[in-house]
Amino acid sequence: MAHCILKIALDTPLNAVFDYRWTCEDIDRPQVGQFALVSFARREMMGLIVEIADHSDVPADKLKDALAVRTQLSPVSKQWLALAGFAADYYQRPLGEVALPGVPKNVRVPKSVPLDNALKKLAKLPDSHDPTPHNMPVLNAQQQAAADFIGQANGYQPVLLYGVTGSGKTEVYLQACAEVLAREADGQILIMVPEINLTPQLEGNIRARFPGVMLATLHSSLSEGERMLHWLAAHTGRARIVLGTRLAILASLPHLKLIVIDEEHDPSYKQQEGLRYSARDLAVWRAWQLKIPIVLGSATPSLETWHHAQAGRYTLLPLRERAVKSAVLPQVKLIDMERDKPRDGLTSSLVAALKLRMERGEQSLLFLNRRGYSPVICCESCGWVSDCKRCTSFMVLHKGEYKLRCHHCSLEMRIPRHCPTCGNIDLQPVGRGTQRVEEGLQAMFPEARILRIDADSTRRKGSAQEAFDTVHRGDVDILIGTQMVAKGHDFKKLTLVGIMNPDTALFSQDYRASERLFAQLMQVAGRAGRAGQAEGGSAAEVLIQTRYMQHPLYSAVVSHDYDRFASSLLQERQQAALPPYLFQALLRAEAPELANALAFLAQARDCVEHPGVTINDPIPMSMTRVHNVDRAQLLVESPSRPALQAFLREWMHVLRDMKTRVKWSLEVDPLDI
DNA sequence: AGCACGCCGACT
DNA sequence: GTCGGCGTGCTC
Repeated sequence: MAHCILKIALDTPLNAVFDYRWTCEDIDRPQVGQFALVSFARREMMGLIVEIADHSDVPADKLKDALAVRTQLSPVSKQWLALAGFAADYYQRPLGEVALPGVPKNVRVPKSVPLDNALKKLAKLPDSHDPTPHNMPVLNAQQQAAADFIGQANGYQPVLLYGVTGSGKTEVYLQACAEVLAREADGQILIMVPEINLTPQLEGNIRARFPGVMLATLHSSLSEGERMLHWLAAHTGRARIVLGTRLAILASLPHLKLIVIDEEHDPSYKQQEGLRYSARDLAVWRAWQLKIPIVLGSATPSLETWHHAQAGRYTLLPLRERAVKSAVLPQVKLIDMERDKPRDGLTSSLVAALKLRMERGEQSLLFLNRRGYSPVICCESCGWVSDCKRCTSFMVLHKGEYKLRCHHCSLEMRIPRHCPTCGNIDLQPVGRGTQRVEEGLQAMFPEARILRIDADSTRRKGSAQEAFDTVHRGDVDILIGTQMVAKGHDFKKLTLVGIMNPDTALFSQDYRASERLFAQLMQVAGRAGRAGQAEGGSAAEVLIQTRYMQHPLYSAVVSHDYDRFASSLLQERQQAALPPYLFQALLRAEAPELANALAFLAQARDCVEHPGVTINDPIPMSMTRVHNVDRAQLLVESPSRPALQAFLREWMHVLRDMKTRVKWSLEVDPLDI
């Protein structure tokens, strides 16, 4: 018996791979890319073999034997390891922290029984390999040309599929999928969506279109058993189509031939904790690495993607014809809140429009991106406001539960009967959330069936689906909702969308706010009347309440002109030297005392040379305190991505060795600054 | 990150 | 006399 050294990546913050001894015949050595169980710091962990060597530099008395190798699983591919390696390097995280968390928990447990059982179960599933699409609709010329371009693309080919809601992007994806499935004997396709729960119909559409191939879904609300089975289906190549959320970008897909990213501009492709990766960016890298086409679909592309398309790095395929002939674009109108003063948050024009829909038996949607009753309450005699004791924020009034709640740390308290500082019993709600609008509407329209959909009204599992079903059945006259209602669902009987208070985003500190607002307005506008006039309904109308009638963002929304708006935003970004013309990274620090966090950042700023890179001053985050912890940040910028990357590599090296009690983390390409 | 070791305050 | 606070150090 000979022995070899397995170099193993483990899910630990330590930036290293670890050596273990393994004894076996030379012919049945484990393979790079297989999983191995090891004892690490007195506990058992599953690791990934990233290299096999004949000897180790680690002193022999420290070396341990690996406990087991999962030989029943084929290794992940070299390309997959390279993807994990790239992500680890780019986002400055240990390889194990990138490679292992996506692997199902039941693959990572010490016992191999769950894995063996799942493999057996997968083997028993019926084997069908018929990629023939069923019920393929006839596409219009533009759709067909786009689908053919993607389906027949050779090598790395990034495509921006640009078309408004109703232009038939989904059909283009499915047609392109059909072409790839037919051409590539065991080719796999990855389709990514922002949130799978909000697009249940897409999964159904894919299954109905391709009944002869296996589809696996990957998203965070799978049970452990499902996650295991679906992950294995992808890893073994059995699943020909994988439909998933951002975490699916790290799935093992040995025969990947096409990637589709629907709604590519959606912020949920960015992970906002832990390894803060952009699934969209990693997908583009993965397509480049594998030399395969990738489709980025959107009605309102991110400026990054738009910029690439303008520069010719991505092929722009616009869908300008309406796929459903009867579906007309909704008519967007602005309501001047300076002239038509709102009562209970609603202008008389909006109220009249609601009334008209009630009379016609049609549905209306009111969009307000703020849940709760009112965002704050205050005392009119002494000026007391309901701020959170643990955060730099207000406690939100939730009237139904008779509580004040902080939306950042979840602290709750009963609504005070009188002012805590002066005793005044007249505490006033300030501002308006969905609950308050619901209350006002019910008083205004006592007969109306009003339904509120937000994170509070749908906390129970399955209740969101129930609520949406109620709307689809037509048992609701007025729907009021937060951004939860903006995505995915087509409401056939809905002919009015009212946007209550979009102006706050116009003058935000965040330079991405207007880009996001535009996308959100287009998206929520798209909820209305997609079946359109052919069914005897009236044209859908979108009413936006604003105090800034002249704002170019609103003129662009009214004329459905994203092209011009995006181009002018890009010009501003270029002049102001902002992304995508500049690359950024953010060092965050948190500590019980703000001064400590700031001091750490100041030290970090001065500890290395930084040619070609600008390091700004440490500043407290705009919401400084959350849950009794103060947070500050340091922004690092460079017009050159390689220069920034080189700097970060060296910087992190120094920072990791720096002794500090401050908790810190790095984010590359941050979205919120 | 865990997890253990280790040395000082309030309880049965 | 012990339980347990979290400071410090280590993980092939």
